[in-house]
Amino acid sequence: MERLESAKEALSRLGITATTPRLVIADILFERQEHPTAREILRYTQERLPVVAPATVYNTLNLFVEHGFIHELRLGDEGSVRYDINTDPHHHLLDKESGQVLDLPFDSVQISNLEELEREYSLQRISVTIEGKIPRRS
Amino acid sequence: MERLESAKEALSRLGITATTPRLVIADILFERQEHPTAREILRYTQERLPVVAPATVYNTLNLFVEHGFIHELRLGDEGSVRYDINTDPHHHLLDKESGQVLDLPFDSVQISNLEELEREYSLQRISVTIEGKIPRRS
DNA sequence: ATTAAATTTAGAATCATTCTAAATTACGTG
DNA sequence: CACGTAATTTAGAATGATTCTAAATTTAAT
Repeated sequence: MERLESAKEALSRLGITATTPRLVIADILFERQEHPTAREILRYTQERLPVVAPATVYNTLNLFVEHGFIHELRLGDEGSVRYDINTDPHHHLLDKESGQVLDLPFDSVQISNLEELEREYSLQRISVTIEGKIPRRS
Repeated sequence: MERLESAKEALSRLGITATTPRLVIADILFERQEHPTAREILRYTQERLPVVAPATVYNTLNLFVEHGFIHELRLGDEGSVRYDINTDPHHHLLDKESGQVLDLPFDSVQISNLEELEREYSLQRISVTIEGKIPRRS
């Protein structure tokens, strides 16, 4: 069980100065566990911060990615970049119909038979995207 | 061993009228087994067809995708759409350094442990993207 | 050959994102 | 607490890939 970090702690851990827009954006990322797109994050930020420049949001997201605070994610044949606050190795389940994305624990998918591939290529990262139907929460 | 289809045969199989740009583009797709981006296909087409409108190339690629002749592909955190003439189920090995993409036979990667996921979600498609180093051909 | 429908074309439009330069804010120092 | 400097944010222009539009061209059926 991991302790929930606050936006302020996260920024200080990254060693970047805590400004109002950055705190708001970090907070949104913690709050929304839904792999939001840049566009959505821009919208959420504008709701909380009536005057914020789109450039600030895009710059901040890029900054967060550079510091490894979040990951860029592109799934299936979707055009848009999504951001994932979960930077541990894991996989994704995508419901194309609803657009919902679920994290799958790394170990929920077992990949075997990689020995032969490993002999030919030095493997750096494996990501599995599963498309499926995510049932409505009861 | 599968018989190699010609561009003309492919178009007739799809039931779409064979025009000059379409034949050229289909031919390029067969020739280049390298998962080219739309941009690259546009460039290759312009090399062979001095006057072709970008819109024609984009429209044609979309048409081909709609007819299932090629697949749209987005890998890793790359921004661009790539097109894949191989529509059989398979996976991808991406060399981020060189930008090269290799098809991996579906069976070269064994995925187990899906029973539990299958119980919760109806799984429709699984795609594995492996990042690794593709050595230079000797 | 004629004609109607489909396709292609040039160029404008769109849209997300990045760039630019100026204005504002953060923060260490006196 | 005020100052000065560096970092950050801002508005608005620029970019670049893709789509749209309406006119021109090509295809294919008669």
